[in-house]
Amino acid sequence: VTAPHTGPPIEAQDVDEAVGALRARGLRVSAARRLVLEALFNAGEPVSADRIAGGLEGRVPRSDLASVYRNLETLEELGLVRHFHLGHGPGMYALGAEGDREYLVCQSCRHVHAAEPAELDDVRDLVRTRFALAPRFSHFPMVGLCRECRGGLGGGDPR
Amino acid sequence: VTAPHTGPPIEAQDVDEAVGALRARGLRVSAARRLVLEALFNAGEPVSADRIAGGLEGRVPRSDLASVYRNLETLEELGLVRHFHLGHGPGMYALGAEGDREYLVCQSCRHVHAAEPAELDDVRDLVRTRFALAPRFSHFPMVGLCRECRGGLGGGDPR
DNA sequence: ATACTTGCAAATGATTTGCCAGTGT
DNA sequence: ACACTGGCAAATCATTTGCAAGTAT
Repeated sequence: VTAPHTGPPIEAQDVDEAVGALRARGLRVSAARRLVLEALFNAGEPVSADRIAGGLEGRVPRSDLASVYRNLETLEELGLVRHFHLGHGPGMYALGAEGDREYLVCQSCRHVHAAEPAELDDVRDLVRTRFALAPRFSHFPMVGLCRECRGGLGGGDPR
Repeated sequence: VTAPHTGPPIEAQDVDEAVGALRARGLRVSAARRLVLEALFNAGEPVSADRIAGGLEGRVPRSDLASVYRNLETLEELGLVRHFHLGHGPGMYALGAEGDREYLVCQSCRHVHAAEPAELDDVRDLVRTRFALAPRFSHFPMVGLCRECRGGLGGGDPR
């Protein structure tokens, strides 16, 4: 376990750049490590550790699930990766630093909206003044019903 | 698995009243079932299935964990019990119907604030108009930092 | 050379399920 | 009586950990 990331966010544009950040931190660049990065760049959207280990349905070579988890943790400490929790189900991993984005999820259709933190500032203000709590939706997203799913009465997983 | 609860919420004041609701639904009143209710009334706050099965540190007799889960599910379908998820960690169960309360949790000190849904209506309105999502904090609470924990820089689990 | 990593197996924690014996009604 | 329940073991899912063997620097 490496020291947690502090300082300016790392905005890697490609695998090589991310690999550079690894080197700069004195971390080794192994095949397994590079694969996790390749998968995340390749996915372009949040994915589970399991899907990364599975090779994204053939788009990248498959790797060991335990190593994927270990490497995701390492990359997260480095500030290259963030993850959040989509209700029940596995954690979702994406490129970027913790707090880069906040998420809003529909409990019925599972659609995920990624928002800039600034977009939520007045929601945060409202909640903070009323409940003395400054909410963050980056690790545990806001859950609700989107317009479409609200439409009919039929909708969705009530959990 | 019984039919899901519809209609007016059941507001049981004690175990006997809750037991009555079971009978009214044609469900059997077993010792294990009564124990779960006894534990929930006794706890007075949200508790995990594990703690119920453990007998709340001796306050009620202990029972089988699998049965506790099954009975909590039954009682939830009946509308007597609700549960929500506190970040990582086990689900928390309490008396009342789903949606009765919404929760706000501090990610650092884990303090839980239970709010009346109406208190959150304008937060909901704000989010709904901006993001086309009507949020619900009854099953997946709002997570953030409370005033005390926000104070220092030291604070808490960044997950 | 050697400390950092991997891969595989086994452990963990929360929750669920199969199954058969037990029991409410 | 008989369908509904309980208890216990075993299964599942997501994630973590132990450890010997492999490898990046």
